[in-house]
Amino acid sequence: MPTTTQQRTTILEVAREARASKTSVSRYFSEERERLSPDMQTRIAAAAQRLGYRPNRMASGLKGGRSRLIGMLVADIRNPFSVAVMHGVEQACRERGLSLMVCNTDNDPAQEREHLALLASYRVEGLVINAVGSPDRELQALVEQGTPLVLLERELGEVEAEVVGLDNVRALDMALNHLQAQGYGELLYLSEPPEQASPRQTRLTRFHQGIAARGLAGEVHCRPLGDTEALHHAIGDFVARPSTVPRAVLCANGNATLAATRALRALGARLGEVGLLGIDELDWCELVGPGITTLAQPTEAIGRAAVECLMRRREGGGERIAPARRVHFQASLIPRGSTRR
Amino acid sequence: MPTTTQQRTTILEVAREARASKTSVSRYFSEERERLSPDMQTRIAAAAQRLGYRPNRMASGLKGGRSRLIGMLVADIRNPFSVAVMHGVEQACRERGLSLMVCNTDNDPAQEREHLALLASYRVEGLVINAVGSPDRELQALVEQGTPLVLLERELGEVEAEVVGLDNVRALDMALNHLQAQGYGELLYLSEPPEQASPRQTRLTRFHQGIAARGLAGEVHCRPLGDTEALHHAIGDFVARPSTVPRAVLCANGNATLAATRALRALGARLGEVGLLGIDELDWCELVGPGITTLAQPTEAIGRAAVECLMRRREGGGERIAPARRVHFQASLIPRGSTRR
DNA sequence: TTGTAGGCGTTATCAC
DNA sequence: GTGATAACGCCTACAA
Repeated sequence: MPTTTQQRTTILEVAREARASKTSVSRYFSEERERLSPDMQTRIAAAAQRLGYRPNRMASGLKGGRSRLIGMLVADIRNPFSVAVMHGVEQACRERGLSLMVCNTDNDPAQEREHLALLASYRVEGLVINAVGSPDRELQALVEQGTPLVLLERELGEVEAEVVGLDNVRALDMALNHLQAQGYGELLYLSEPPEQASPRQTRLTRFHQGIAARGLAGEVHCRPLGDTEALHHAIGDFVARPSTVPRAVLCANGNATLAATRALRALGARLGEVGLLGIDELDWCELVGPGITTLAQPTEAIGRAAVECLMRRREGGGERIAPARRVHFQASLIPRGSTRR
Repeated sequence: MPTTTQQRTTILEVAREARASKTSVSRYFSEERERLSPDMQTRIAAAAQRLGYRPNRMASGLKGGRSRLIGMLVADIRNPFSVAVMHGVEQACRERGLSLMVCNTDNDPAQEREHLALLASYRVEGLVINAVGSPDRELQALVEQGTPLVLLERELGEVEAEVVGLDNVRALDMALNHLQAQGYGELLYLSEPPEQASPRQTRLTRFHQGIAARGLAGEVHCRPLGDTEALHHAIGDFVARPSTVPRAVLCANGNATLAATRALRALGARLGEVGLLGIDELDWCELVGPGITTLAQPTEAIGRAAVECLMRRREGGGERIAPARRVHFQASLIPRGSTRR
């Protein structure tokens, strides 16, 4: 049995079939379709249909033509928040006829650099980046090459790029206001190590400012969540310590909420009695105990906004470099039993 | 200020800088590096380094050279199970120097067809498919074009492709054995509509066979999970009906488990008293009530296996078409309080 | 071991 | 409106 390696049809074959030139066929599949005579259009449409023609994106990406490709760098694909944002990015891309190429860095700066180079080698037309480290050099190279960039949440050094994300300052204020209103007076703030990651920094700083301004007592645990021993220890101490003031744990993101919930469960703490509030809404928050109070981020909107920034950049691009901007979204509080005493 | 649209360096510039030919540079970046003299290698390495050269994947994907691109079609990116498998696929790709392009179809057959054509237009070297509908025609076209295909879980009509997934028959047997051993005698099987989706079919069929063989009473609710009213009604009826035999709900996948947990909570049912067992392990299953018993799938392994199949196909490809095969993985039971009375 | 020449499928330029 | 023709950056016979 012979190999049926049926070659993919090319623009040339369509041209022949439609008694037209390559140019016309190319035009038909580009923005310039209108410039063709109705008759020509029908012929090409029919021929393409018959032959099942599809432009080869690799080829069009080569010659000045656009690759129609957007790249996205995700720090942790298993984080539901990242996926939700990605979903928004994806939809916005689809609506614009763009394809999305997603790379997961698994929180590894080395992989991040590698992926960045990779995406560049595919000549993506824009890049949405949820960074782990600080690949300033690589990003700067991309910017100079003319690739529009959008950073999710964390802003990076000198890089000329838009930043889209949550209004972390107000988010933290909302959280603290709610906890205070519910009568919690001693707080434990739980976060992964902030290092350079700017949103974690912002949230942490605001936590400190916020408790000071409100006269609340507070402490902080900023260790890798993987170190469950340290975590259980910290939470255990916090909960067991004698005090007359109700206590609550404030989690900086979804992962922290998961870790805290596990720890509290292991300790046999009753949610609400020990308060619990997490940033990021998750499927299961309503199902655990009396429900976990969360601060939901408008994930889809964030994703869409990222693509919008990209496109705006591309339009205006070339001539003058627009100033880097910031787009901030507001969180919304979902009160549940974990902050009801 | 002039636009700094610094052109990306090409193979030609590297060649000049290294006093070599394009061919040699090309060889350096391909499998044939060893054929170059040590001196030549050093010169090229240095030049490439200096100029920050990276081969343009678009260009190399054009001429017979490989695109180094693997495509993946995901039915629902927000399903943690899909993401976990994707993570395995991703790792396997990385280890082989392949890039992964992921497309989410949002459970829409139309988008599925669209994305398939898209991936084809990028000349992917292999495709991992988690199908929603039955895009037989599109897939057949890809196969004939020589693209290796791997289907996740569901097998599709006549298409010549490997299938990787869970051993659903044994998984259901494990579930039923466990439920019976724990003393549950009446079961409600909860699934999304099976239609053509073969794993759902398989699981449903085995459920019917299994309860018959074991002398258990059973019924089935196969409606879209979005219809919460119907769902609550069904579960409410099931739970409230007078009977002397303990009852349990068996969920066909993670989404069903989520929906069932919500419904049971709304009904005020106590987990364990009403049994609950779900296929697919999720972050939160250990946290709800006494914990939800699950059947975990080896997701990473499934993803990796998919890529392995792809590669095997590509190696042996061309000459003779290997027979389509099936790779089955075993689930593992994680017993928790939801099936303890 | 190294280089030359042609072609991959498309788009851009410039004629007609 | 339409169509030759030259790039685009790389790979691959074929030569040397």
